[in-house]
Amino acid sequence: MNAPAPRRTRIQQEKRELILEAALEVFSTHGFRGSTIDQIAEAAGMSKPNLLYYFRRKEEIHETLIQRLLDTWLAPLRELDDVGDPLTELRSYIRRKLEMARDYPRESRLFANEILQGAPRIMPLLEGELKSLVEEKVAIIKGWMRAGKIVRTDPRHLIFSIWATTQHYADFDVQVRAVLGPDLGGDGRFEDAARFLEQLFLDGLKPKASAD
Amino acid sequence: MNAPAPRRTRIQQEKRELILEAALEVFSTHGFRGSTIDQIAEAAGMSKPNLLYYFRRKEEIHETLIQRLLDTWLAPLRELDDVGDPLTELRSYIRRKLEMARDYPRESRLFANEILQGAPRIMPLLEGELKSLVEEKVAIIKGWMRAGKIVRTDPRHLIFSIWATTQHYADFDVQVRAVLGPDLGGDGRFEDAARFLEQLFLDGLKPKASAD
DNA sequence: CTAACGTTTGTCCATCCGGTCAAAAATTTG
DNA sequence: CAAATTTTTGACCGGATGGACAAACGTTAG
Repeated sequence: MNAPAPRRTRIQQEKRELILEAALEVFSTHGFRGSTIDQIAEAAGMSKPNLLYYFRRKEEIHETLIQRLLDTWLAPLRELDDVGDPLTELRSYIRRKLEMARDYPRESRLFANEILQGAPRIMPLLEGELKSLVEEKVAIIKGWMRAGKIVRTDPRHLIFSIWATTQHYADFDVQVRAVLGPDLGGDGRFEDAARFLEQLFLDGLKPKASAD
Repeated sequence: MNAPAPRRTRIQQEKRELILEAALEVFSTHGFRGSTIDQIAEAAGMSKPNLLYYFRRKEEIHETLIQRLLDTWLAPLRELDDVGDPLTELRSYIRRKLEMARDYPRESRLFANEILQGAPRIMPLLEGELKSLVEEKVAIIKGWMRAGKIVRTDPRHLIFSIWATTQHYADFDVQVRAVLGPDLGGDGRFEDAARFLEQLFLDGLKPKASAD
């Protein structure tokens, strides 16, 4: 499917990496159109023509970035399987997704930017790879429901809600920090979020009629 | 705080409205920098200089749009009060937010774009008006928890999770529809989402030890 | 009708931006 | 070292874009 990776010198490897790192920073905060090659070049500490020596077009950088992103992005969902206890399994999925939001917020925002604008570059992937991956996991979740291990509900919207709540802490980070303020908005906010989400997804808000 | 609204002729009112409508469409899908005045002008059915007669700068359109947005955007949260039953109150808040995602997806995306890019234009508002509104509602929610009406949990993250899950259906609509496919991705998806979210927030995923 | 005022448009400009190119500088190879 | 190859840069180009402006057009009031 893909053309064979062209041979590259050591310098090319390193510089391309440097550029991608810089581009991730820039693209994730300004979007594709909002970012300029000059910005990226400056962030990577090189001149524009020099950057264009390593990537011939602005789009080429973006595409490379998106392609890489998707592999790591879907890894947590791929790992979801039905070997362990369903609730434990879901809990770790939520935790892994939240860790990704904490550790790779730029990737999350890059992805969010892409989707927000109608996913012009990755639509086929959403309808193909992503959809079938989701269907695969939906089957697992349905199994858990049939076995009475988790409540019967809509498995697809369950997945959406996990995506939404976890990615929120990357994509809307500014808002989260603004609302939490300096006291609560520090590094501890991800642990608070993890505790909350675990409780929400496991028990919901309704108080137990009989104490646990 | 604001300058008095300048007097405007009937034509000015109408044309400005037309421009804002067109600009909402364009800005919400391409972001601020990704949108051109020409695009907006064409969508509004007028020439660029004509548009600039009504709004002197591109930013002026965007600011006006954002200002309006915020009023309607926060309305559902403002309405949250402790007159009724807490769970009912939360349920209608979720429902109202989901309806907004369904009926005003462009506003949601405009807001998301702004936050994603670091909220350069509305930071003060987030730290001021939004934060204090949230604090006010946090107090109410804490009251409910003390009264044992809802489970004890983090009220701020509870609010975040409602924002995240509902806005997801506007901001990530393309992805949602791609994953659901043509069968499930039709107009019914919002009702499915409403049902799911209600169940999630009320009962969570853990199956009841004793049947209801 | 006409003066005054509001609206619309064609034209133009300066800047930005993606991308090219040839030549210089650095590095590798023999 | 010297030739070959790779990397870097300054200068440049063409098109897009935000915005200015004056002239034309339309409308309304006297």
